[in-house]
Amino acid sequence: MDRAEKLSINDVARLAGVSKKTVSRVINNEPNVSPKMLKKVQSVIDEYNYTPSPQARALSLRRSFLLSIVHDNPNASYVTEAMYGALEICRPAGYELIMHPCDFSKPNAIDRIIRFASHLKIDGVILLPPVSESVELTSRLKEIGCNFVRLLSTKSEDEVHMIYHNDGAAVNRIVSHLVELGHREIALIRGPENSQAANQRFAAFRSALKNKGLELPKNRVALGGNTFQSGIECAEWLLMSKHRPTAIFASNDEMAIGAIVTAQKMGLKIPAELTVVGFDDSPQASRMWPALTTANLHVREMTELAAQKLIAQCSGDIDAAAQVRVEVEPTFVQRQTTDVPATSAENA
Amino acid sequence: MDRAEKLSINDVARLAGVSKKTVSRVINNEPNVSPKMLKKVQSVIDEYNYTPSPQARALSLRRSFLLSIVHDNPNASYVTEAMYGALEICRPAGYELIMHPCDFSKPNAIDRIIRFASHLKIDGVILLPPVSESVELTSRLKEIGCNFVRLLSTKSEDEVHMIYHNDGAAVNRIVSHLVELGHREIALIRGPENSQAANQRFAAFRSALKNKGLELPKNRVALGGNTFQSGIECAEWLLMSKHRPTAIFASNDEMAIGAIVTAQKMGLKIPAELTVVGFDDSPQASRMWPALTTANLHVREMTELAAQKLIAQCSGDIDAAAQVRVEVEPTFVQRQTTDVPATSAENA
DNA sequence: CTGAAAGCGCTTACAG
DNA sequence: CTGAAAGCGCTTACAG
Repeated sequence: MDRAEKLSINDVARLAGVSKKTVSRVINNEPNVSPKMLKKVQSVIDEYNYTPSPQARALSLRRSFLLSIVHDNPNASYVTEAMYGALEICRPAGYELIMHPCDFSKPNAIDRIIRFASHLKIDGVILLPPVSESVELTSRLKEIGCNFVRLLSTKSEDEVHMIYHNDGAAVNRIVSHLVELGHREIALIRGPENSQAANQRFAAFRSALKNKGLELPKNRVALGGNTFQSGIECAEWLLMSKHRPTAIFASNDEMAIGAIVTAQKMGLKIPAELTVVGFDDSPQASRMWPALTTANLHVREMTELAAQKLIAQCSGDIDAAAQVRVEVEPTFVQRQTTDVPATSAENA
Repeated sequence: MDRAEKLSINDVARLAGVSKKTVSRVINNEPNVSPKMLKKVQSVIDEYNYTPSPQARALSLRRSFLLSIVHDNPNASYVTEAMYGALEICRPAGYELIMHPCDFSKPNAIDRIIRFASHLKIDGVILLPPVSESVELTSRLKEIGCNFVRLLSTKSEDEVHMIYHNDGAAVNRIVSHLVELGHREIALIRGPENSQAANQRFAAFRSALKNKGLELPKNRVALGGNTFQSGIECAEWLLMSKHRPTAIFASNDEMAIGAIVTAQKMGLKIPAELTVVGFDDSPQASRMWPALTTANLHVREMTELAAQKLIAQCSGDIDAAAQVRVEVEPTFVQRQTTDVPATSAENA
């Protein structure tokens, strides 16, 4: 199976008694090979378990068969799910995957990504949010001829280069659930203002409330940074207010969990005295008690689709790339942090 | 900065008016280049931002400058920490990193890893537990001439090829802490029997108790699978017993958190009515309430050391590889899940 | 100290 | 349908 010395195309050609060009044709499933030749070559390939050298192919084809996920995301499970999703598609297709984390807040971040991609002749990159939201990055990638697919939270026209999660439906579902339970005093912990995804969720949440005839006054919106700590601080602010909300929707699980911890420290029972909903369905959401009601983004499925789209691009099949499904709808996951509002004296 | 067409060594040679061999010498910092030549070449390199093609170097050197982390680990934060640690060292040294997750329980798992490494001519791999515990894998890697470093939970003689976390000291620290608080009825949720790391922690825990003059009877040891769910089940079993423990040490955070959730469901207050300690310091440990007392493994630091060791091997410098520090000691992290034992009626 | 030749393992472009 | 030649961008081994 694994000989000490790997064969080259020349060895295979010699052993099969044909030219190396014929071996090349067989490797690449090219037409115009006689059945006889094909059989001779194939049997040598099988016997010695020959696989062509990726480095040599890369050099002559001027491409690497390397794909990359470029991201600046502190969420470990998001990153690993994306990795597993992409790998699922890459490996059978003969591509390898290089994870490329970066600090996107640095001024030369884009230069570094471009240098990475052009130096390694990366065939294509999958961009995870928030990196995916940069128009400058995508235009630079076009300049150097590097294929890409963006994971976004909002639909763009460019179906060749993006997959998006349509948060709207999930946010509606969450709001309906809260309103059906009887909540009217609903607060939001939103994500940072420079994040498109956070802005989308904010907008979707506000309009969903409006459709139910509910307001979202300013003192019911706390600005968080998508972190646990910011969830704590936002919840402190929201729950200190005289007329405190009966339910809090946080734009991601991290902040929702921060809010829960704050409430527990204040002695509030969840969900009896405060309802909390998150967004992401991170591993922790199901590994706490009460378990967090949230929405699952299907990150793995999204990156599988992204990898399919990207590989279609790399094969030069733009039509196929455009036809890979573009939209993934997050799913509402009801657990134990939501209940009917308490009719407590404080709220009277 | 990023021209449409990248220069080749021939272009640089032409522009500098020297032979390509001279350019090659400059790129590789070889001696015996006159200052005059060096300056001419270097200025062209700088002006055009030339970087040599990794694919071409790979082909002629018969190596790839690719390193890999091979793992079968469900813990997302462990995997990403390992990745960030390795990347920190790889990038400045001119190596790229390929994450290679696998299902190590599959019968052909080792074959697949070997095929991956030899096909891509991977220069070296970092093996994460439990993959790192396979002697068959390391001997196969030697056969194909692939460098490796193992992350282990126990010291082996082979300082060139391993980094280990010495759990013993941290386990002692945990036991001392529990005993000082006054606990005598201490239970263990141990990890799976086929894991060396789990067996090590079990042995260290038992001997630490013994040193304190305490027993660890069979009904105080529950066999878990390192998962949240198994933590729940083990805790149910331990806490159902008539004479229930006042403290539980779980062999990892996942199981400790399962135990906490179980206790909370049973209405036990933590830490007032039950003390729980984990091991790992996963992100969740500090993002729950009460926050989990545990031990930090310093995964990132370990993989940084592993990458240093591996790169030294790849450079052929075995002495340097042997000299990279081998041991990392986990740190005790005291948080809020430990307290003096309750003097409750049930335990009378 | 410098460079011309040959080669790494593939491919493309062309001839037959 | 098949193959000989030249080339991808580097390196090693050797000559001067």
